[in-house]
Amino acid sequence: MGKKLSSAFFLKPTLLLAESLLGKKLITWKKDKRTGRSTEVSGMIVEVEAYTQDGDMASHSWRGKTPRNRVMFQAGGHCYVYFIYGMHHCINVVSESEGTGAAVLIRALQPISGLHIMQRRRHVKNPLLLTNGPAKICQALGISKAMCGEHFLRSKRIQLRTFRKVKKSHIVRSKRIGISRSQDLPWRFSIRNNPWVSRAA
DNA sequence: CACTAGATTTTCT
DNA sequence: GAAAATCTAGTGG
Repeated sequence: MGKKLSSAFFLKPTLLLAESLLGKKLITWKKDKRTGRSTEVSGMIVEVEAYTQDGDMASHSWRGKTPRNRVMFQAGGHCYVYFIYGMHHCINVVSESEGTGAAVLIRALQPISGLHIMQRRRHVKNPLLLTNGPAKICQALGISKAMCGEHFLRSKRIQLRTFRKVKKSHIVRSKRIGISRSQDLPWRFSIRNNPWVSRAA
């Protein structure tokens, strides 16, 4: 199952939260309409990126609050989902205290449970290709904008729990992917040699 | 293996 | 009107 995290866990500085999220378990549930039974669909976080408000021109929040990014300004622990490139969703963990405007993008998971549900949703069999990218995660776990604004400790649809302890020496730091501004900040964190990472560090 | 084009629509300028 | 925190299939070596 994994233990519950504390709300204080999410309030730390964004770069620290990013590292701390490695090894945590992201969980959604799929309800079967016939039986009413709920199946857990989950994975361990193996790659993240930090986005802050101050001086980070790649962050959605860098020019202040807008209708889209308002959840980034809520208290740490909220779920920020955005839609991009006309077809993809990405999921973030909001960090720091209310009013700050920072978050951590979840970029890759190592699948734990509900693999066959992920395979059906993704139209892909190879487990290595199910959740090795931010939009793939949302497709595999059924994450949409409907979950934007939920809280990872209180939501019934999406949660974060403890899973594995990741040693500092197993964490790799590198530049963020897919951005055109503030490209040189080394704010991507991943688990060394993990086969589910979206791209080698 | 590396690289590129094309899909598609929200969001903010 | 342009850009966007991406993905996939396709090409060529």
